[in-house]
Amino acid sequence: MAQYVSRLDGTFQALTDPTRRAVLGRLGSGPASVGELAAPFDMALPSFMKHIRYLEKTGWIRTRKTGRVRTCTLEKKSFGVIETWLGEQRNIWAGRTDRLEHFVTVTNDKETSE
Amino acid sequence: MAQYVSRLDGTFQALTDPTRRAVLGRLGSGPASVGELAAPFDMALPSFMKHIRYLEKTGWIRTRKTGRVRTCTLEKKSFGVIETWLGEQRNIWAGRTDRLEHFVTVTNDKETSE
DNA sequence: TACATACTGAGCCATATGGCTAAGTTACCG
DNA sequence: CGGTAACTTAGCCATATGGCTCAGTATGTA
Repeated sequence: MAQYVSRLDGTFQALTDPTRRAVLGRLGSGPASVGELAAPFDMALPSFMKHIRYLEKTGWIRTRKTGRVRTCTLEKKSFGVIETWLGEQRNIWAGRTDRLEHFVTVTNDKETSE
Repeated sequence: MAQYVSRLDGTFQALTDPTRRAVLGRLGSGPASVGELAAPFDMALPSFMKHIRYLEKTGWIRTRKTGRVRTCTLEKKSFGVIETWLGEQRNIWAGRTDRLEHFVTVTNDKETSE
């Protein structure tokens, strides 16, 4: 399966989980450590860390370890990836089907903004 | 696990699959039958139908069977769900944690569905 | 040095996802 | 009535996801 996975797959997949969406929400008001982010959740640390790693892997956050504390920062440009996709859909509705082939051929990766 | 699943979970989950995104793209230019939608994909019908059912379950499309043909229609309002979420995130960045109040700009595009 | 803090790694488990085939069912056509 | 077309149902299968525990490792603190 999955020989090639579009950027969009992971970008959306990251948003399917309420824990991860909540983390993004929290990070919207500024960077935080893993411990701070995990505090509100009734979840074991290793489980929570999987979400952090997933958000990092899919480009939604950046993390950096200083001492024993890992600090997470929101990558706002990921929101742009979604907005681009939304815009393309609306273009189709508007009759500008110039990009339709990309959707049909499954590989829509050109939204890799920046 | 998952005793209560947010609407957003499914809304985003539907978009994680390239086949489903392609179907939404195609439906953006008008309703189509399952057969028409399935044609571009090298996939068995039952597999494809799962995607259709999933899109229906998560509110992205509506379907109706007439004779032996099932016709699918895009539910454009689902895009609004995502835009609302995006708007909420941006509000957080801006320091306004009052949710939902700031309904996003693009609402004037979604006339055709309900 | 001893101990606590903050992750991290390994591995287990149940369920979900996304594909398949084989065998229906239900129209429509001649 | 017989056959074909357009789904549909019912399984099976491999991998992914999202949780857990238990046992590290690396830092900061007294």
